[in-house]
Amino acid sequence: MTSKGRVTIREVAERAGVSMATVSRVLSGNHPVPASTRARVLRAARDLDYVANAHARALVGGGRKMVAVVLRQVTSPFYAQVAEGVEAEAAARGWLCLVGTTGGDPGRELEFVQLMREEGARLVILVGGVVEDDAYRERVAHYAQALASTGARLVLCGRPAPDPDIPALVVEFDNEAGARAITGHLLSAGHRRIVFLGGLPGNTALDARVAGYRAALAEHGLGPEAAHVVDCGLGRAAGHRAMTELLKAGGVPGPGDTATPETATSGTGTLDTATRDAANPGTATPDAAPARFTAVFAGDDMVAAGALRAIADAGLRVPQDISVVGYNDIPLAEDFNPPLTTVRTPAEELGRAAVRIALRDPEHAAGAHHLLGTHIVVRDSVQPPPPGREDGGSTPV
Amino acid sequence: MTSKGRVTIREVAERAGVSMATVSRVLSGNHPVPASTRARVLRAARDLDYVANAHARALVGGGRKMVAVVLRQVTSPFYAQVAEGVEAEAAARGWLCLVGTTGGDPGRELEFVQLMREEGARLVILVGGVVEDDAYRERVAHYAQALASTGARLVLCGRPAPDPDIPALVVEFDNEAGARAITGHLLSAGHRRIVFLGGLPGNTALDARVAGYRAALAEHGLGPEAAHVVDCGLGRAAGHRAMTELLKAGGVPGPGDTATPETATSGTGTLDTATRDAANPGTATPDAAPARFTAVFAGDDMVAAGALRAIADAGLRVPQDISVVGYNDIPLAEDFNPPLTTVRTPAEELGRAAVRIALRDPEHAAGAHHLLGTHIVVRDSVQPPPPGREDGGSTPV
DNA sequence: GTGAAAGCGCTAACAC
DNA sequence: GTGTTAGCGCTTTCAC
Repeated sequence: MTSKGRVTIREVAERAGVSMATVSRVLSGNHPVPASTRARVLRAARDLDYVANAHARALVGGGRKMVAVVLRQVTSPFYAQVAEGVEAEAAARGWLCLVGTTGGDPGRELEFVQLMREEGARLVILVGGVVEDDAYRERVAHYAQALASTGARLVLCGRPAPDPDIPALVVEFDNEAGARAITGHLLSAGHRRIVFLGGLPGNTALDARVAGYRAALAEHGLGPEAAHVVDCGLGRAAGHRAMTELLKAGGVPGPGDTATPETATSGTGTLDTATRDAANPGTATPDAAPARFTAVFAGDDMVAAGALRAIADAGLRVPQDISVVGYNDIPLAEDFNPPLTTVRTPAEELGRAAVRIALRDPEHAAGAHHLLGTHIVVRDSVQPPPPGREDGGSTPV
Repeated sequence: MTSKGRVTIREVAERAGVSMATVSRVLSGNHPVPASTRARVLRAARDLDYVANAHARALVGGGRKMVAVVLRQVTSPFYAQVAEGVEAEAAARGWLCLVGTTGGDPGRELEFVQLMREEGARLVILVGGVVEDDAYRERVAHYAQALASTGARLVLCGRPAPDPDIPALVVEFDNEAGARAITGHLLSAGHRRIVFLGGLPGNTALDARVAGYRAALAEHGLGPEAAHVVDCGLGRAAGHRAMTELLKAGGVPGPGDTATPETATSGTGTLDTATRDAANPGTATPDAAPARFTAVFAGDDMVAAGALRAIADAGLRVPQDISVVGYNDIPLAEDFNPPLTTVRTPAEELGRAAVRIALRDPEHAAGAHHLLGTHIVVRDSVQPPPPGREDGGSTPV
């Protein structure tokens, strides 16, 4: 208290009139100690407001069990839920949970993983889709190997293992199945012209959703030219921007074709989105008005939020004029206008599962791949397409 | 690599053919070392994939600068933003940020603060309103004193300091001013019967908002009987439940009084909300139908989300039949139906400010009290009350 | 410029 | 039962 710096075990020992070893034994509680001495020591510790030095403890072996979660950002509702799941499961087991954010920068990710190695984290959980290039594979292989060499484990949530032999556990949602199901929902409602908004070429999660979307289209007997994916990336702003451009380009007619698209000024502004058409992939032609569409499949709920706003701004109604679905079922998706039909990915469970599986049987876990199921939640943003537009009016505007 | 456990400085020294001290000097970079040896050491470290042991380093003095944020939960958009602000500001200064959640349990809060003391956090930031009772005051006084005794600092975000002499910095929003402003906005639109939904007696943040609400009412010449606060607490579910009960109790008539309230069944179900009426405080009478109201001031945006849904479920429209405002302006508030008029509390800035101020001048900061401003953001959930109901139709239904 | 040695606070053998 | 002692991996005087 009065002394400078932290109270140490030595001071407690002096006050209690015992040796440091005895104090340690009492505090750890792993060694039989007579009640009388025990009480004296505890009393002294409390009087001095003693707290153990976690670093000294860690140094000598009994370090705190710590799990680190690495996210792009905490303000994303989806990521926040995953983090909460990890936190909850870790706390339940008496582990400490550390959250790090990267803002999507691989450099910061690497830095953080390094940090966690220094801090002695036993479990490092990397969350979120990524573009899977050689740099990524190399980076992750290094993490896994480095972590494994000191007995720590790596788990990949929603991103692929670079190599099945790498000592990493992967836990993710079946994005393709979820996307196929929700696309099927749209198709069953009668929609034939559905655009996928929010592609991010190379990103494994989005690519899987696009694949599911394409598969559903094919299952319903539609040719590959029926697919339209707008690679605008994720986020509310991206969704809003891309949807606005799409509407401006005449992608969808207003009620009774009242929404006249500006013919000459299409492609105005800084349009960093590209329309990937299955018929001619690679030739991104943002200026070419896509065929009319009656429904939008947003890459995630935030994109859907932006799209919804853009549609409303254009004077169109959802779902009467155009149907919209999202992905993830974030907590506020039911408060959108209209309440959003989307696919529920149990994010918190993803986080819980990650730590549960990794901690269950460490040895067996390495290299394992767990797929979590998803399901559609139907709300009010889907309706059959307006009469006369079932086929989307495939003639250009 | 091949050896068991972590690579230590000793192995690097051996490989580089120098002493441990030299390796340390090169790695710390605080001591002049010839380029040649330097290179050899660096090379050896890289070859071995050496990472320093943060605990050993911390033990000897040069511990990593670490800030800990303690929140109720990360999935709350508001708290997530605060955390992001703290994280960002900390990262910018090379500090490590650790996020802990308590679920609102004081026990877990105490546990976590203890943990942070053990880990040697230099800055502990407690976020969010609390009920300010003696237990709270004692607890926080202890945190502050304990942290201060080892040179660490405590900052309180959105909660009061138990005592001006306690070595804690407090940074918060001016809740009363914000509430007064938004209530004034409602009053200016012509509303006279406004209910405050989401009181939480004892909670400092909510109490301040209620105070602001009352002050605005008084400023507009309304007597204290004009205030109606429903103490349902925060959260979407609470808002939904309380609003549903309010509507059922005949608090607001439908368009042309079409919404017939169930007269006999009012007060059904488990109603843990209590209506605090300024005229007779303390006598919570949930069964007594409050006077009709034309507007709702929700304690925060999540409560507003629940209220909005309840209103829609009752077949009423916002803002035509009833106006609603929220608090905090969470990222998705503009996607509500209708887009929500609310008061913007720059949450991320709160987090940033907390670390910035605490780190700026440590000595001067202790005991300081910083108030951050807020402002109204007007969207579409407010409109003058329906004709003929400007005074709320003070006769009971 | 570089090495040897003394701890940081704690736990875990080993004594007694 | 309890005290003594030897480190855990690192930084940092203090010599050379």
